[in-house]
Amino acid sequence: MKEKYDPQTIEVKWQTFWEDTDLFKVSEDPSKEKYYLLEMFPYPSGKIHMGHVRNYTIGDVVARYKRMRGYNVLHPMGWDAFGMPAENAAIANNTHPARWTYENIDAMRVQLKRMGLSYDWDRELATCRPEYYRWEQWLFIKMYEKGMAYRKESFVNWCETCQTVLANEQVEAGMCWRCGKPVRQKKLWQWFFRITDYAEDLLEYCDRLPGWPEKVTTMQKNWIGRSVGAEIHFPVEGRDEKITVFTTRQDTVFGATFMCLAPEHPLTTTLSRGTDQEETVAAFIDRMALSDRSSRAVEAYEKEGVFTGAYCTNPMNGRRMPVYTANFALMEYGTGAVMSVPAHDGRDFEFARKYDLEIVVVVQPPDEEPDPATMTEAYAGDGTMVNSGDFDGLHNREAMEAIAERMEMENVGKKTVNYRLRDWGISRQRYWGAPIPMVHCNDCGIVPAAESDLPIELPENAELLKGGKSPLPSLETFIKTTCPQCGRSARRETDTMDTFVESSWYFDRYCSPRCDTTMFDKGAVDYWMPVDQYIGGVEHAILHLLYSRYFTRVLNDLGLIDCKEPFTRLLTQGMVCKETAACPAHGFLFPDEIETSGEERVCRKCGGQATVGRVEKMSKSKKNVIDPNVLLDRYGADTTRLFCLFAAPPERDLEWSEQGVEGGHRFLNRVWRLFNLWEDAVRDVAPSDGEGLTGDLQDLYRKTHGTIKKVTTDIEERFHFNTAISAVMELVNEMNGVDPDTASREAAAVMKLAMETVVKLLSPMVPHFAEELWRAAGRDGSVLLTAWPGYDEAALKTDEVLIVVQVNGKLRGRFTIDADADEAAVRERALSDEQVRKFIGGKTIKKVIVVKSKLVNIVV
RNA sequence: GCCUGGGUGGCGGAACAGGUAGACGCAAGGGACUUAAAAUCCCUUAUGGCUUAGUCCAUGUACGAGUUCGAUUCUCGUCCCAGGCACCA
Repeated sequence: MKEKYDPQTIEVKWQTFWEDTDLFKVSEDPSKEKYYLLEMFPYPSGKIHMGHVRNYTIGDVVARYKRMRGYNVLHPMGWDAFGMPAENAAIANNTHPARWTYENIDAMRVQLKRMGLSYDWDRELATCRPEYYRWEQWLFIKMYEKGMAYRKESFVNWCETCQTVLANEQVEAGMCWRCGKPVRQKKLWQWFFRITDYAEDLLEYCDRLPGWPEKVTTMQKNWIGRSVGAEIHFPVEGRDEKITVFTTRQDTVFGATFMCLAPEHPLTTTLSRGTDQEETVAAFIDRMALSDRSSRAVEAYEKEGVFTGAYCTNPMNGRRMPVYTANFALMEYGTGAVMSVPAHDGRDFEFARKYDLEIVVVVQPPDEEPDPATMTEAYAGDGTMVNSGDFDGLHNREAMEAIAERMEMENVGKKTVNYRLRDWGISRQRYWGAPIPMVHCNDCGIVPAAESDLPIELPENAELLKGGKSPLPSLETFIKTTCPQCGRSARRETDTMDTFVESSWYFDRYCSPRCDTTMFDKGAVDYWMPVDQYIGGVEHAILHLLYSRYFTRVLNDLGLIDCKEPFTRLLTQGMVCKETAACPAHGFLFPDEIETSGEERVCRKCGGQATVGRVEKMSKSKKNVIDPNVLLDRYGADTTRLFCLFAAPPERDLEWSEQGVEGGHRFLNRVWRLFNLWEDAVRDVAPSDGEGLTGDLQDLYRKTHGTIKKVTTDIEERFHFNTAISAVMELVNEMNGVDPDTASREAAAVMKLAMETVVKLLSPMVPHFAEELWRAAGRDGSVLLTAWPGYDEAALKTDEVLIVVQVNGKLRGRFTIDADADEAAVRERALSDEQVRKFIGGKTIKKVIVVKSKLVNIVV
């Protein structure tokens, strides 16, 4: 082997070797147990960032490890290639989204290959290719036929800047998740997927995903937001109409004194028409539509509303209730109408006080009698029913049932379950997405495109418009078509699909990515699915993961796949963070814009003092980024990988440290030198089997087996690569204590075993390095094709064990003793310890606790 | 406000199932090698104390209680940090 560790040469060498020998190519093999390992595929932005590096390194370690354990490992990679950034970049740079995207993919593929990741590149896919989205369109039609996809006119989040609708999930605190501008409400015809049909099932299975972090399933549960209550119908006075509300507190129905409708509620306008409130209400509705969600979501937002001029009747006690429209009533939740019970709901109370509305107490707290005239806040707790007719005297929890039953009997309401989850709006008024395969015909209405016409290709000749508005509606060659039903001329749908649709089934497609006769080959998908281990960032805890679970159910219902949950185990890795730095004149600074001298940081641009800010997620805007390319050039892929694994356990945030990288690099160099030193001595020696070893060599032999055990369980059970690596470091430190110049043949045999062990244990983490050292240890072929080492439990046993002695729980002494010494002997020895006797003094011994092979605690 | 995590040396982090707190690495200090530097190797490094500088003593895992022979680990309360949801009827 070369004297000096030179990552650049060996990394290229082994990457070429792997590629030339098709080492990572896999196919279905019923004789082997499969393992499907998947990392979330990237958006092809043009460059990989440290988040990708970390994500894919973690995945690669698991993939390589499982392969050495004998599994048939599927480990694919592809591109989440549709989406707005491509359009924005295309407009800015006067290019085409397709060109921009494919160029980025090519650049990023090179980068990923430099990382030495064990992908089966033959399965690579890009979601923007017609061969891919063709099947998505096919599925859309199937869903449409089954009523799982439908069109409705609804209020949507509209971003003026991006000229498009946004899913609720893409609105963050009232702002567009992409551009950060306020989102307003607009009424449009939209395509939806009926995910709410699966709300209960998705929720229920949250508790049947033991391989998922609880944090994620909890977030999904909250997002689905199941609540149990009742639907109650309130007849409108003087009209043949009913206002239906959803409430979780039907026990308080006798205390409902007024009604609140969402401004968008259809009855808000209808009821006010012809009353003297008509204009006031219309003005209020207008104002609410204009006010963006951000101000409506602000904390302590002032509750306001106006009287609609209409009244409704409380079906339980006949009370005449004024109907208001109020800003806090949300059209998207429940029925868009709230029965207001000011005595027992904080919001209703606030509203009632403001507009001087009646307050009636119907649930009495255990030890006070609230007076509606003087009470200062609503009472939301439990108590005894009052002012509630026949139900007076009951506990309110009992009344909940009883009232629901009575309402059902009298046909004025019923028990029901409501979900916060709403149907998934997938329409996007954007160009760079998969076209929705529907046709608008003047005679037949809206009909699906003929299957033989698929894919409905996104026209590549479209001219992008400034501002991001879709060119499709004005592109005659695209919209002009014939109706698949009547054959007359018709128009194509111009909405494209949300990119989350593509990412909801790409993992299925990887099983048979080139299949051109069906969405996926049944045999392949049944062999590989579900994904055994999925790895990605927490930022997708709700959206992507919930949609993927939903899609899997749809595909299951359509008989296309057998599994119901797509991801058996999920690992959400933490973010990659770094300290920020800024200078008063230039704001945030990139790491290479800072000169470091001792504790001082100086801005290179102006020479001014730079201040170091808090550690935050790496982001371009904060400029606290490290370009993976620089690391690959300077240290190579193995060091980069090693640091990502060593600095923190995967689920935790990783703080970037230049010195930490150096440390990793130093470790690899140390191992390299060690192998160099021993290369000749171990060449013709067989690895030791431990027979007849004593002293230091026996210790090293034992340490070797102990390290195998430690690394295996750390990877297998917890993916704690940081502790796995530190265990190998300990072994290497111990190996460094053996002097090759005076070493016996026996010592060489023990060293040979240790060396081979180190190489194997490190091979999933630093694969190029390991391949090279495998040769240095006198072996042929690829270390990746060897079996993961086993350990001998018997070899871990020691003749003597260390016993610590405590007096009253405090450490006072220690001694080593024969491992199989009996309890009496251990106790004897502990009590005779000089230091221990000092602390016992003249006191009487109350109790002695002996923990085998560990400790003695003497209580006085 | 509600729901999840999480608070351990100068720093990243260890401690598997209640049993030696601080593995491993970084940084720092000291030394060796060198004409010198880099690289490398060795030693020290939680805090405080000392009539016995030790196989010493006290304190110490955010804070306060509790369970236990023994708590970083279990229970309750408080504070702080991060993430998610947020007028959800």
